[in-house]
Amino acid sequence: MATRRATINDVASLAGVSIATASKALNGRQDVRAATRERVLAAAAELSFQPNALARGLLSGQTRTVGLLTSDSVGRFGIPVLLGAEDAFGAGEMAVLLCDARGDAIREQHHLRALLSRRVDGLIVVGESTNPRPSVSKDLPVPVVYAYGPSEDPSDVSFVPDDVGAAAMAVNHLLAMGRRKVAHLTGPTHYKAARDREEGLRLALAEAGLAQAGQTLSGPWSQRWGRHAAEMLLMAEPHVDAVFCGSDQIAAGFVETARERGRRVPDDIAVVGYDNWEVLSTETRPALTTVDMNLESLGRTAAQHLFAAIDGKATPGVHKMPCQLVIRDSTSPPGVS
Amino acid sequence: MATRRATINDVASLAGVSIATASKALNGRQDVRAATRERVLAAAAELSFQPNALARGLLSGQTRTVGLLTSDSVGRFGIPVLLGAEDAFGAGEMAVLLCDARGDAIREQHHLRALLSRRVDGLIVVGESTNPRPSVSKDLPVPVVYAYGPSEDPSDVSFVPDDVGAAAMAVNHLLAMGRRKVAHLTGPTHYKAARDREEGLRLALAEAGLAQAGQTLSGPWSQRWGRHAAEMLLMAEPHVDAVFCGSDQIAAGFVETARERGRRVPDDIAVVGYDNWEVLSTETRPALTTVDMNLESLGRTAAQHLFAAIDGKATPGVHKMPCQLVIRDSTSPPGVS
DNA sequence: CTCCTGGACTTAAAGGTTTTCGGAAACGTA
DNA sequence: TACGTTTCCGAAAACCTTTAAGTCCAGGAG
Repeated sequence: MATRRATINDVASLAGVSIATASKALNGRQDVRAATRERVLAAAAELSFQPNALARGLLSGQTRTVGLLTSDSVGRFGIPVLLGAEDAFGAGEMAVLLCDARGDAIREQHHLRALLSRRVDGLIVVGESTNPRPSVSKDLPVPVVYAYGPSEDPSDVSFVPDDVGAAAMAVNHLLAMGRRKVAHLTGPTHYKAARDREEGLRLALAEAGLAQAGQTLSGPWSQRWGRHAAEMLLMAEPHVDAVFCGSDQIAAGFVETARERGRRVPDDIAVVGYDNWEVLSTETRPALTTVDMNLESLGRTAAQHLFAAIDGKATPGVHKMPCQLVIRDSTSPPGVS
Repeated sequence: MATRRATINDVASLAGVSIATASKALNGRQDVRAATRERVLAAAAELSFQPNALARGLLSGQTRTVGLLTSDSVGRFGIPVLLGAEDAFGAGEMAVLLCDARGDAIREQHHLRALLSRRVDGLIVVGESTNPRPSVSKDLPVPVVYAYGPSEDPSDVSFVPDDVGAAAMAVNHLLAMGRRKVAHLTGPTHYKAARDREEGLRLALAEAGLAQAGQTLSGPWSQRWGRHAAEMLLMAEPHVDAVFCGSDQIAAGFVETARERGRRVPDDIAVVGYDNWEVLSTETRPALTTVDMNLESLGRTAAQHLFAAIDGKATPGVHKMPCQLVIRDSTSPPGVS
């Protein structure tokens, strides 16, 4: 713990060669006799030599490090994206510098400067919601990729879940199960996610030539709101046979209240949630059919794209990543799933 | 994006001074005339100069960067610890290199080497459970602090939640509410957390001269097990008036089944959970009284301790961090909370 | 006038690594 | 012997910043 770390100089002296030769031997380059290479490698092992990445980066201009800037990692959605990205980078021998701006713009600027000063090779910005956010990439000397929350600037590179397509897929599944009166409970309309999911519902119903059962009910993304909305919906539209919910929390609340009101799920009413938050979706009774946004995969893809952008060229624009419908008991008769 | 980044050399030329003077001006040191300093600062702003942290680190031997090594960040417990640590470091102008070993020992070694090669000033190791884990700090040239999951080596520095104390606090709360027949449902006994919490229960009951109601029931940390255990408990010990659960998931399952069996919570049976996982603890009906391990604060404390260890001296040993009892409706009569 | 002091600035070294280029030795050919 | 080629190795520059040491000059004291 106290001893100075070994440098390539120490290795070279111990092996009895120059530092140039030591470097070549350690990096597996030509122009070194096999016996000499062996001696150098032995010396390096003896001293447990670790090349100094700072010196290397200073010379090459590449740090093999990327910055991960999150606006609000407390949120449930940023974490899986972050893990996916970390996974992709780890596999590529890259290191990840994590910064959490906590939703504060000046803290974000501060972190940005710190990352640039550390000469990161690239940057991933993870949003807290799918609402577009101000671009950070004006005149930055490194490529930037946005994940989950896209940049407002369409010439930036962004990866977002395909909420519209996923919602349409969920509703089509309900229609395929023979349902015809589909209602919609969702979150606040100032969330683009809520608007997109409603849009997907609208498209799917229009294609099938059906009308929505009642009005879309918007409220907080909470189980409590799901229960409350259930009361309102069952009162206003007693004959509804399917409900598409904008989140698993809302769906869990709906299922609970529907059961208390004597409606059987899925026999009387089929329910689809959103997010596949497993503590809710697998523990409600019946377990929820729900949309999984594949966030970890989204993070991985964003990271891989950042690789590409660092090497050569990026493909700008907003890339919509496909989601996946996880079918459980809340839409299929028990025993079928 | 394409232009080479400005160095202090460029700043110096533009300001018409030597690089030494530029350096002194930028770092606010003495021996620079006010007018000269102003000229240098203007030049730096003009070129949007950012000092190269690599060169600085190479010279000073301090990178102002720490490694955060997590065994399994998918887990629910690592995340808050990580966030707390990131928070503390961010405030101190430190940067955090995030590595996720995904429970794989050789991947952990790999990350460890990468971090050392990047010359981190210190290391935080975040465990996936409170079970002691193999030490990583044998002959490491930097200080290491373990958070959540302690090191097996007692001469290392570890920060863990005080599960024994918290469990005793929870049980004392039940006793203070007049309960006398306290049962215990918890997770698998190969988790130290489960054993510690049972130990806390035992101590509190012994101090009050009471016997536990029935045997401790161990099973998975799941809501499903909570429901199943509830059936068993209510059959075996019909007169139980309080249940201390080893997790909120188990508590949520218990509450659900107890209500279906016609027991009122908290009137007939008071319930305490563990973890304060809000999606469960605030959404069960009634909302759960539960133990909050203050994980974010634990992470922050670990980070601050790492600071201290980097500067001067560390205080080795396992530090037990206090938890907090969050009192909600499941232990107090409705309307009181 | 000389000497000293201190302020303002510059020179040069150091930190660890990679890479380019040149040098030396060994060997084969004329 | 003279010369060209191959193989292996070393010297030195470069990356960017900080800092110790040195230079130069003006002004004050004697």
